[in-house]
Amino acid sequence: MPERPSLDGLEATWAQRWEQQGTYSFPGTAERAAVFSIDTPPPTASGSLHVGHVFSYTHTDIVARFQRMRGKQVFYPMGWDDNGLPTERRVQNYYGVRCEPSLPYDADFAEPEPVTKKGVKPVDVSRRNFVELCEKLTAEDEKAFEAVWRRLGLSVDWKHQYTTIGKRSQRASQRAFLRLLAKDEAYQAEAPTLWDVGFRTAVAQAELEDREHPGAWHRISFHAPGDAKVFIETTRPELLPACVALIAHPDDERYQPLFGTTVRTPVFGVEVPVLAHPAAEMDRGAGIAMCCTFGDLTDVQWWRELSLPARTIIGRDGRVLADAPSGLDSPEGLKAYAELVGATVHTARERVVGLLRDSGDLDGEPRKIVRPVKFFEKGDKPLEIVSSRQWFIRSKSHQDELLARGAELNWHPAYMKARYDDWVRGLNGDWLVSRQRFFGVPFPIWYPVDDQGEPRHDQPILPTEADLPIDPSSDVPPGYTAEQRDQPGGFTGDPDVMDTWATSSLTPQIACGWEEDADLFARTFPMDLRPQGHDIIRTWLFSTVLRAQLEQDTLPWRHTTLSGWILDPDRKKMSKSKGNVVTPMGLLEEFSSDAVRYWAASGRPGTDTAFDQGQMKIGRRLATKLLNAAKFVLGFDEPTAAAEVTEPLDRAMLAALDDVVRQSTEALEAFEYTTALERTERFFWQFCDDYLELVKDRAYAKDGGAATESVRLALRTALSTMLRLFAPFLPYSAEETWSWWHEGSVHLAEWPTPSAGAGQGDELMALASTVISAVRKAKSDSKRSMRVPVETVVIRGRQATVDAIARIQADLATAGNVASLTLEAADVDALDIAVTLAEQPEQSAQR
RNA sequence: GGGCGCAUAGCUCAGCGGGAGAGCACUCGGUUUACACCCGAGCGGUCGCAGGUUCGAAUCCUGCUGCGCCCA
Repeated sequence: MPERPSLDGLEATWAQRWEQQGTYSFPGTAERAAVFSIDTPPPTASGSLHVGHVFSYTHTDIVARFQRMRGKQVFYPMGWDDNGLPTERRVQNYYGVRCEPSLPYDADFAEPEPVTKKGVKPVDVSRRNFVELCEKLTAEDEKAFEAVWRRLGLSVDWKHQYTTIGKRSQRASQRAFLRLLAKDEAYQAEAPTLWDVGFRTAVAQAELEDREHPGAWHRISFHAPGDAKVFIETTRPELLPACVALIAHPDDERYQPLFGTTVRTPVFGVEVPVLAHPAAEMDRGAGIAMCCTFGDLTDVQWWRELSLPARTIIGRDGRVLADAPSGLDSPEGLKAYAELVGATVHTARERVVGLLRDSGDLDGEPRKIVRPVKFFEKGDKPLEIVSSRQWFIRSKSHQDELLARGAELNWHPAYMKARYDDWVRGLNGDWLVSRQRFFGVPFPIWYPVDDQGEPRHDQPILPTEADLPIDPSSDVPPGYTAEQRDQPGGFTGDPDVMDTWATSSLTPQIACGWEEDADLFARTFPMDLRPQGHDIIRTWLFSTVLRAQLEQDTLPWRHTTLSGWILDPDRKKMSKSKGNVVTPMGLLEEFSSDAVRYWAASGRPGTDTAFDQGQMKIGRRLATKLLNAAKFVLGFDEPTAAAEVTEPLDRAMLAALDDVVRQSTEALEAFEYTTALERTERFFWQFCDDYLELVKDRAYAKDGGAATESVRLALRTALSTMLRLFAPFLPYSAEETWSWWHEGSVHLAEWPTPSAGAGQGDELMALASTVISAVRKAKSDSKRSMRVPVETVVIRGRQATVDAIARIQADLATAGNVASLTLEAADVDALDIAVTLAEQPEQSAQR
């Protein structure tokens, strides 16, 4: 036991010892029911750790430590999400490179120096070189993350790690995909797809967001037979050459005569039908819309439901295609189209408006508006809709099952379930899982190439599960040779990779060793807990439920906890761009891990929490206080084996602590760690301020006999209990103090249980506090030391109250330095305490 | 436009049908042998607004306002 206990240095000492002693290693011997398994969110390796991570991961660790002490074998793995776009972007920016899939692999490629200045032209590298850079950089990032987690004191079993791009994840993703394919739960289709022209990839419904975007209504005339004009209004005049129909609501009186007729598009001179469809909004624009290939999802709906032709003009690069679409074949039309070829959407719009103006078909000037437009959440240009071949996983047809699973899951807090339900009910199609990117899990598929050199997508060649993972761009399918790649009569690999979520939706399966470690899987799956942010309910939580439903026909976990966000002091969501320079490691060093964890523990599930260094200071104070209180308690001689807790105040204190144990346990079982900490903390502080002061003299007594034995035993009993109650929250200071008088780790000690038959302790403890407070107030009011002698204390109260106080009279008198403490029974409502201090104010002079 | 959450002392928050509370901050005081990273005391609030239910509402219901988020 150190002379002056300190928090400094505890992290280094204990983190190392926990690792050496395997304190948190998962034994893997218990049956499923005696295991608590956690589906830890794999942090995005390419991002930086911020205080929000520290916050939410601490919450999970508190639960993990509690469950471990309750006797569960805790399966607490850690994953790293290094798969996908964020890593690609980081690698591009960090090294100043760009992936060019057409380049051959360069085996001698040297790792580029990190880019320090902006505006340097990126260097093209082959796909394989690019992937190698991704792997290298993420490995470094992951090491830095792990160092922070270890210092924070996460009780992760570091033997169980995975990465979402690693071999195990690739195998699981590909195996699960092949099985879905076999069950027809996965399919490919050539279909209109939301497309980000910046990233040049398809995006899924879950990755969309609406942004207010400026645009303008353009009123344009179409030409009906004779000289009649039909006016439509559109925000996307550049799609005029892609127009395939005009559409109005079937009930719209204004357009009844036109239904079934055709009109001619201005400038481009294409005959298009006027049709009726209920999705047309009568009160929007002119009430009649031009349907194009494709301006928005309504256009897609019309195209599909009305069997319209497709006139594609926008390519995957977001520019107007070189070839005019079928149906646009008049000389004037082709001439106009030629002026648009190669133009971006933005430029094409200006040119079409110019053409319309010249032809007199633009009615009035465009009217500027701002309206919601769909964006890829990571993109900066409005999404286009292009037709392409993509892979989908069926989800729309499983809506009812998914809602039932949502109802089966325990949500913390419960109201977060509404977001899941909203999302599942609002699904508008199947899950698009293919991405036209590079750093991801490839689809394990090849296609035969026919004699014309065209891939036969309808005859995919599949690997066997035993061969997984495979990369169809380098591996050769059975029965072919490498020379036949991309040759007529040969084969070609599917060029796409899976969306990141298609892999991370399998984290329970990956972590639990699905199809790779049957023993582990049986002991850990389905898991107990999925902690995650509420912002990714529609992505991660939803997709994980879907995958477990389709593969295992079960929920992937029993509970989910949704953590809130960290708000900066201005109540805004905290972000790097706000220039906040606090790094998690810096905080841990400044305040200590326990202190930062204390702050984190103040954030309840689902509740946004302010970043508050004040709370960290309080946490630091609490942890320091714990060290000092323990040193004090352990400074007294050990009670003899025969010692019993006999004194009323000691018994009351332990009884009150029993209540705290009860409440804390109940709260932690319900994932309400904040309540648990608050109860324990409140008790601990009262224990220090009142109980310790009341019993000090009795504990110090040289030949105090049974009364001294009683308090010494009570002190140690209480300390033992409190250390264990604090252990999940303040693992370092709890472990340090535990080590002063115990073998083994407090984190493997048994969670306290209330002692049987204990009476009500709160009442007597409260009475003791009331009396001692009155004495202190008298001293404070007369600005005297707490040490000053008190001549008399006269307490008047109801008989039962007075009787209770009588039982602790001696402790009260000693602690207050009271010469005469008398009790009077009286018929009064409130306790009346009269305190008379000794005369001589300058008592201290005698020392 | 639909939905969810929040609104309590200067700040951060607890309380969620019968006393308006904690910590921080602030003020005053204290060399008490665990702790000055300490101890004691005090100041401080029409519990967002308006109705309703109830013997009784910060707490339940309705509406409104403001903030945040989710979905269209």
